[in-house]
Amino acid sequence: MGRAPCCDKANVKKGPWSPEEDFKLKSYIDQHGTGNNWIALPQKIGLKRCGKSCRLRWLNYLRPNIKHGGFTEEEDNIICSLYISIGSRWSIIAAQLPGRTDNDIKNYWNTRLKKKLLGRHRKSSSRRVPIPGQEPEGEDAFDLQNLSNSALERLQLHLQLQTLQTPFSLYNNPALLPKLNHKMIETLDSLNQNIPGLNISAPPALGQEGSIKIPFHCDPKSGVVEQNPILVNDGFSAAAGENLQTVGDDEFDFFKEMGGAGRENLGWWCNEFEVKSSSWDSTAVIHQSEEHVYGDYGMSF
DNA sequence: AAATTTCGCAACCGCACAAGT
DNA sequence: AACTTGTGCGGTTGCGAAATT
Repeated sequence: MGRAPCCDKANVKKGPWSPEEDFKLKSYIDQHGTGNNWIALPQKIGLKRCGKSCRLRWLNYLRPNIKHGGFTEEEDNIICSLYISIGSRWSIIAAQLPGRTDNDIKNYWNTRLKKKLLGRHRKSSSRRVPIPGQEPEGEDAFDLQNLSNSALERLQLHLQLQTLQTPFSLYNNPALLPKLNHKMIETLDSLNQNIPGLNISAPPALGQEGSIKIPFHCDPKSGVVEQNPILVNDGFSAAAGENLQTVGDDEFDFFKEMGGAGRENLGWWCNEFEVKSSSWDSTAVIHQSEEHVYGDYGMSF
């Protein structure tokens, strides 16, 4: 037996909010506040809505200073950086973007930014409903099952961004590699060896001059985001050892997640990972930064 | 011009967690 | 300690609009 529903589903209105409902909710909260009880609030106002629905409506649309659409390049960069660093923790990401809601950022990421970043061109709708007895096979099957695999997606993005940003590769110079790249390369080698037909290129340099500089550091556990205090004027001197912080395996949940990746998950990755087709016009903005900073997965160097 | 497909966004659902009892 | 209840979050869905055939 599951928990009781939060409201009487039969007597609750669903779907889009009318201007009258918006007005009722907004004027009540403006006058009385939420009262710290969303469940009771709709009854007080006389709205036939679930309390959760009221909360969502208020947080995403009615509260003051909400921005919709018109994401800037800077916001794109922040979202991308944080997504790669901490994954789909939209509330944390939204907290760094005043006026933006987690729902808005989530939608923006899923519908536009991800495609912009990965340069992925879908052959068909991800929302196509499989006809019984005609389930998709091969590439389509991987695709449908694994679009939401956050860990793989983040690794893909990471590789993609690195590829965009540097003409060199640290793969041939392990002495310069931070721990992240060792693990990444080990994983790639292992995957290439164990999966017939798979041949994923090693990632290019992290921290090299010209490589992407993510200006934020996020503690994977606490979600605290702050500007990285360690400035890197050129990637070589920093990567050579000084200021290199390592993270324990238990802190590094990204590859822990990767450890659970199965054959089918990799299908999405290797089939759609096309370095040559990559395009992200936000890169120029990153290049413009004079403060070359790199922070990723709670690691700074 | 009509039909079909794809896209974008608002909203819902269910789970996890925290606080209260 | 166990249970209940409210809140917050991320994933997913439904549907209208736009684009394509």
